[in-house]
Amino acid sequence: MFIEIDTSSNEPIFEQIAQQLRFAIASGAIRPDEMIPSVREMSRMLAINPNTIARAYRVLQDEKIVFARRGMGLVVAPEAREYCRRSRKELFVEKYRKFLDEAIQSRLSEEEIREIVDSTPLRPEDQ
Amino acid sequence: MFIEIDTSSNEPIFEQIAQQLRFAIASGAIRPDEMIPSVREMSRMLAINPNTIARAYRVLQDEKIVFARRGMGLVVAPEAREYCRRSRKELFVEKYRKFLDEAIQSRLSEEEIREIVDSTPLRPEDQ
Amino acid sequence: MFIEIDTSSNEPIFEQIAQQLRFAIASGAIRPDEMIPSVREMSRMLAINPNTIARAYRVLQDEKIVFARRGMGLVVAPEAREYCRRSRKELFVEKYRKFLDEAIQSRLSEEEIREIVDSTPLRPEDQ
Amino acid sequence: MFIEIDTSSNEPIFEQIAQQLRFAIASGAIRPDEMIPSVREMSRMLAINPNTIARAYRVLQDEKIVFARRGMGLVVAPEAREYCRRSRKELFVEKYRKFLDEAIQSRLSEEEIREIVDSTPLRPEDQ
DNA sequence: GTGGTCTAGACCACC
DNA sequence: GTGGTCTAGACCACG
Repeated sequence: MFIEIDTSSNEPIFEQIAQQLRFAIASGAIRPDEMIPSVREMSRMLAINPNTIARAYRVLQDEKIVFARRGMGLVVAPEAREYCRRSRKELFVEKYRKFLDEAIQSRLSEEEIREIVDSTPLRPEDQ
Repeated sequence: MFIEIDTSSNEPIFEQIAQQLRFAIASGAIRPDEMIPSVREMSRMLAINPNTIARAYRVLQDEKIVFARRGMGLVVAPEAREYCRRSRKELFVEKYRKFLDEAIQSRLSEEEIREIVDSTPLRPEDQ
Repeated sequence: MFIEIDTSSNEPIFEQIAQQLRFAIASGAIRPDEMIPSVREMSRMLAINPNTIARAYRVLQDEKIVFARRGMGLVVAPEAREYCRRSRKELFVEKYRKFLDEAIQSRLSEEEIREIVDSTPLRPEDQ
Repeated sequence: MFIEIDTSSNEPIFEQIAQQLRFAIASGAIRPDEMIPSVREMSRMLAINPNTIARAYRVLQDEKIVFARRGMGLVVAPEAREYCRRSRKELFVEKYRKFLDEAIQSRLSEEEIREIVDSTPLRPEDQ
């Protein structure tokens, strides 16, 4: 599976799992109507307690990204891809907005902020 | 005082206080050799538990941004302004780097990321 | 067949099937001495696991609504229609009683409850 | 406390707790800006595992009925009362609608349904 | 003291 | 096999 957990991150494990599944759906790696790995399977794959997996899945169910088919497992909702794409976009717009707001609130000048943004390459290894 | 606390933010209160003091020093609003308000005073002003203020001050002391002058209270260190300016810059470089890394890890394309950055104005109200 | 299953409802599938058969008998759509579809047939028609169909049928057998006739399959019992009519009535009396009890327990006033009941038309599209 | 748990109900305990708190807020028994009992306190009062209480509280936080003040506890949101009143009303409108739909779908005649509704007193002990 | 996360293990109904 | 709930107990950061 394409999910990687950083157990020492501040980000809760259940949230990392939910987020990566959202991204996987947004990018088409998991498609609508497909099932996601069962709680127990995912638990084995990631070596994470099943309760934690279940909690991640509950979050996705609450967002209606995924729904339960009784006794069968969890299925990606038909509209989930569009929803995940949109919310991913919004998430990063919001993150960038927050970054700017904090920079302004820290009394960095506009020039200094522009310089930071302009001099940082998209990919870290680039110069 | 120019400090504003959001008691229901995820950012710890002591960290909000320390950060805003660092920024105030970086921008020159508080200058080297000036005193910062006493724990009690700050506690009253912000309506925040004195322990929390004390913890914020401890953090700043550990960073040698402020130091105790006997019988006087806490004073901003001579080199603090430069230090705060530099670390503020580094902080935001790092924040921006993290933003980009997360966007890439979410499988957003480079074009999409560029679009977000380019279409967001520095100041929220501008378009 | 006139049975419709919602595989992602909270109502167990076997219970949905049993209930709809009871109602079909109560209303005369299936009459005493008639056979109900075999497990396999029903399983194919509804695209539901045969075990689940079998369980629904077991429930109906336990209630003596239907009984096995050797080599023939399951047959609706002679007294089943009356029984289903009566229990259907009781079921809905009980459901309505439960609705009222919950509304009272939620501290809705009697006026508010009356208003809900009075302003809701029997058929959804009516106003 | 005015909360009562039926541990043998099908309704999950955490949902019973969340629901009764919503109702308590809707009816004004708990007011905006007040704190709700701490997880540990509620756990002691109801003799329910703290995790279960925490889950109930998490549900309410997700609905923004209640929010955390760091290190302090959970506070009822300012708009919560109106929100709870409205959603309580909607909940019971919907429950009644569902009752009617099921009754119709069971092929009860309109007369039979009306009779059930008309002959059932609001309070059980009344005749 | 507060809430939050995580693990471990039990038990349930359903398919 | 599936998900869901609950208990118990540990650990953490925050105030």
